[in-house]
Amino acid sequence: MGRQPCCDKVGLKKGPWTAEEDQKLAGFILSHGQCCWRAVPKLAGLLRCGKSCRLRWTNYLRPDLKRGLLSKDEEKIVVDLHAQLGNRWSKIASHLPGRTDNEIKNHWNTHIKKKLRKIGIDPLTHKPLPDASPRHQPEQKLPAPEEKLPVPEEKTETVADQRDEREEQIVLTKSPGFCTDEVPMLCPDEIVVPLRDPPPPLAPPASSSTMCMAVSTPTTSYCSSSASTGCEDDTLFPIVEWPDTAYLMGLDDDMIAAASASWEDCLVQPPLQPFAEDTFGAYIYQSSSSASFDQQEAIWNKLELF
DNA sequence: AAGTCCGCCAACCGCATCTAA
DNA sequence: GTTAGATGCGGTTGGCGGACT
Repeated sequence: MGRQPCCDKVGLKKGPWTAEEDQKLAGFILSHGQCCWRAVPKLAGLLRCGKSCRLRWTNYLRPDLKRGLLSKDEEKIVVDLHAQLGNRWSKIASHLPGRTDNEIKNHWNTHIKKKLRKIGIDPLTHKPLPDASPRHQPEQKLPAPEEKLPVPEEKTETVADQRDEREEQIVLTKSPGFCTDEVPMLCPDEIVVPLRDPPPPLAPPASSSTMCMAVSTPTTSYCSSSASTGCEDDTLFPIVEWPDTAYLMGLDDDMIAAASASWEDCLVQPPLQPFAEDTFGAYIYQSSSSASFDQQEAIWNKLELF
């Protein structure tokens, strides 16, 4: 009926890859390209299943992978996209060339979640934590909201249920991007060069026309190669789209209008110029835009301590 | 110096979706 | 239309190394 089994599971090797296996796999993929993964281990002379080979290539051997920790700009993009997409790591990774979903997922779980909690932001809902007390929270081993505690229905709906409806809009307003496994093989010298003078952002969707704050991050490299990614143009996506996030935060129109006004009037200004100095600057600002002035000030004070 | 704890990350597992037969 | 394997994705885990006692 269906296809033939992808591989004989008996006798297949598991666990860490050896340098020899890496060499075989990389050599095969580089000379033959990515074909059907079930055939790769056999053709490359590996005692691994195709799934394992795909993962190894995708997460470690791909020549266009970046190494090292995520930059501040990349962290900021991850946080912003996570607020809109939730745990859709592959979607998030598609906006960060050279980064894998696994890498971003690990970085989120080990670094970003802690940072957000430290400054009193719930990493699940991207809203201020109830009784957020950044001076005490890092020491308390509180269960992660998304891990131990039952998530209130309202919160779940905010991020998870609305994301499907809004995802199309997000895609339209962000870089066309690509998924990690859709990445065509590139030589290192073909990797995108960071843009320094970004063009104006795309127009926001009709539903979020109240205000659009597009913040460019000149030090971040973006998907800009239409030849290799299928992008139609070289447009940078706006990192912070205030209205979209406001909707996701569950704000109604009046609140959004009020917050829009406070955006301009607020004395606690986001660090628009030196964004690279603090990844969470814009994020904190947008997250606190529905809060009172005192709350906003408190959050910025926390940020300074952070 | 030895033992323990803890954080990080590569890799596995299992589910969902896609697609060939 | 149905079935079952392939593929993609997100959650989880185990091992390693550094920090701490």
